Amino acid sequence: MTQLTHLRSLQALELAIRKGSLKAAAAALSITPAALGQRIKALEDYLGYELISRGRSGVRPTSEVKPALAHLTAAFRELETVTRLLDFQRVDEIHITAHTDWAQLWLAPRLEVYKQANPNTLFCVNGVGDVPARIGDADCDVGFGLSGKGDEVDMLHRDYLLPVASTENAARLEGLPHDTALEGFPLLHIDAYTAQSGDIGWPEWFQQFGHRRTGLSRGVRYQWVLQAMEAVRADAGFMLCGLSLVHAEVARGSLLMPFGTQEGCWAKHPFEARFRPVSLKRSALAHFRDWLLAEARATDEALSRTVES
Amino acid sequence: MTQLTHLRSLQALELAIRKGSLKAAAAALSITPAALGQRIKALEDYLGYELISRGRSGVRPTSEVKPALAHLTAAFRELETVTRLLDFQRVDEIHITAHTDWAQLWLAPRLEVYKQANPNTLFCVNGVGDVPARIGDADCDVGFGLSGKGDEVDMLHRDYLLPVASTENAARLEGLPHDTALEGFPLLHIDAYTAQSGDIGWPEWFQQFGHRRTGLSRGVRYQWVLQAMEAVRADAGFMLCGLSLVHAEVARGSLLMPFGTQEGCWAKHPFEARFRPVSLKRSALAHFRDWLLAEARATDEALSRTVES
DNA sequence: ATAAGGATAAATATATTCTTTATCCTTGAA
DNA sequence: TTCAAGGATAAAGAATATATTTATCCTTAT
Repeated sequence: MTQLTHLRSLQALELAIRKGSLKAAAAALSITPAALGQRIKALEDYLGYELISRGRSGVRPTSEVKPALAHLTAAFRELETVTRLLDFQRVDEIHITAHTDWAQLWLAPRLEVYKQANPNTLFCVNGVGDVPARIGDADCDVGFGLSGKGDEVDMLHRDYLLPVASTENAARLEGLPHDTALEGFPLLHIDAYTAQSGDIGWPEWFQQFGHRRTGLSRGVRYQWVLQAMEAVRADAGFMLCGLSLVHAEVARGSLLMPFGTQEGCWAKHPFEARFRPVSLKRSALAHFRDWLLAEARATDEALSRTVES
Repeated sequence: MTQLTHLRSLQALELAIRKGSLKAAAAALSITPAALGQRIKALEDYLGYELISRGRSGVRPTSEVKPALAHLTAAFRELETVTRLLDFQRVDEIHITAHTDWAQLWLAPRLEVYKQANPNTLFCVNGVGDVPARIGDADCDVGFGLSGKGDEVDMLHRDYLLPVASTENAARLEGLPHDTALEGFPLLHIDAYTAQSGDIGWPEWFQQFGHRRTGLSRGVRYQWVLQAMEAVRADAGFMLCGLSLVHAEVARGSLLMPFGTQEGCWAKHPFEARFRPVSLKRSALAHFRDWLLAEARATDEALSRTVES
């Protein structure tokens, strides 16, 4: 009835011998060399003899372990097969389906930071990313009005809709009469955005803030904010969109809010996230969710501050 | 670069499936069923799906684990081979060489209690016990005057030498003149005892306490106290020996101290234990040493109380 | 000489892992 | 149906184990 203990020590031992150095073995386990050394040492203390001889450049097995080495590596090869079959990798993957504009303009830049801090986590957002899409439901859906569909929904942030323009075009408004200022400038329309969110488009904006011009619904139509934004940058015209999506550009000064924050309005619905409960059991997911909610809260506060000022 | 984590969970899983119940698997690992359940649950939460279906009488693998099962059992079979080759069993063995009388009369009864509390620990005392003797040094030596031989020596307890007799023989001394009381009674000599400890024998005792009789060095000679003690019990005569070795008998009243504790003297040397430093790294050894020293201290105190009263 | 790479020690902080206790559920017997 | 037995689980606190950090030592290249 010999007890099979010190499994992690055996794993450390096998890796250290295979890699030839504690440092390399530690890296493979994403821990520090000191920790790995302690693991091996724990087993050595337990057994009362040395398992590896620490040398000039790395480590080598002592004569006592050599007879066991083949079995040791075989065991861990088998276990690696097990992890493949049990789909351990899946654990570090996060699959997201999200509102395209939000994903491209709000999530993407923040996700880069997150991935830097969590290099083991692999993402697949709307089918593209570090790993190929998987069949079945995503771990997380982001969009508008998900509440109806079921259970737990997390509120992210509410957007603020207002016109934005390039510095060039904004400057051209100088000195023009306020209510007809936009006469003659092209309006860029984003179909999907308002259709999905139920929010205002140019016609509603003109009506709400007492502006006038002809051909309110004329102008180029874009499917996604990102495309419209590039057009705006190229001085193609004025765009009406959520501030959170262009916040970075505005803060950087590469896009302007020609009518200030006065002439805009809060979005009808906030962005919402729905996480699959079963996915949330995975710590990587729970961790991501905590981060996402915190980022959204920060955005909410940043927007409020901007709009109030 | 899939991480091989949750090794203990995998071990628990394999055992649970092989044994068919959490309880049995837990017993095999000497932990509670609750703990084993937690191990498996941790992996289930990590992966996000169930690994075993808990049923009426025990557990069975879910369809997800079945493909991995063969590899899982193979892995742990290999690891068990490794433990055999690395001699994990040795860890729970304690090899002792000790002064025979002390081992038989002081250690043996106490060891029974220790083994009850630590059933995993196997002993080999002076070559006999739960496991066969091993080549090489013992983990622990007990005897007199080990200090000279080297490094760390633990003092156990100092003995108190005095005459003991059966109730029968003690009673026969009633009314006899004190200094010649033993005239005519057989004296039992224990050769090895005094030779090893350098302590007093009958001749020295007679001289020291002013007793007289003829044929001081005559009488039966025994190699070990245990043998002499049986003779004493059979009313064969008077024995001079360490109180710690017969303390239980005296306390129980089956042996008496016919001259009280006045006419005796402390042993020249205390019993000492020397543990191999390398062995002490093994927790079972360290635990045993703590216990041994505590027991010896208790004996020391018990002897002092008895002698003082 | 003097870095550079690697291993280790000590101390602290953090996590995991276990036990305990009580409850729930299923099964088989009265 | 009711009850008791066997097994699994939940919750909480206690006990361990495990990791990071920082500084130091040692060997080998430059």
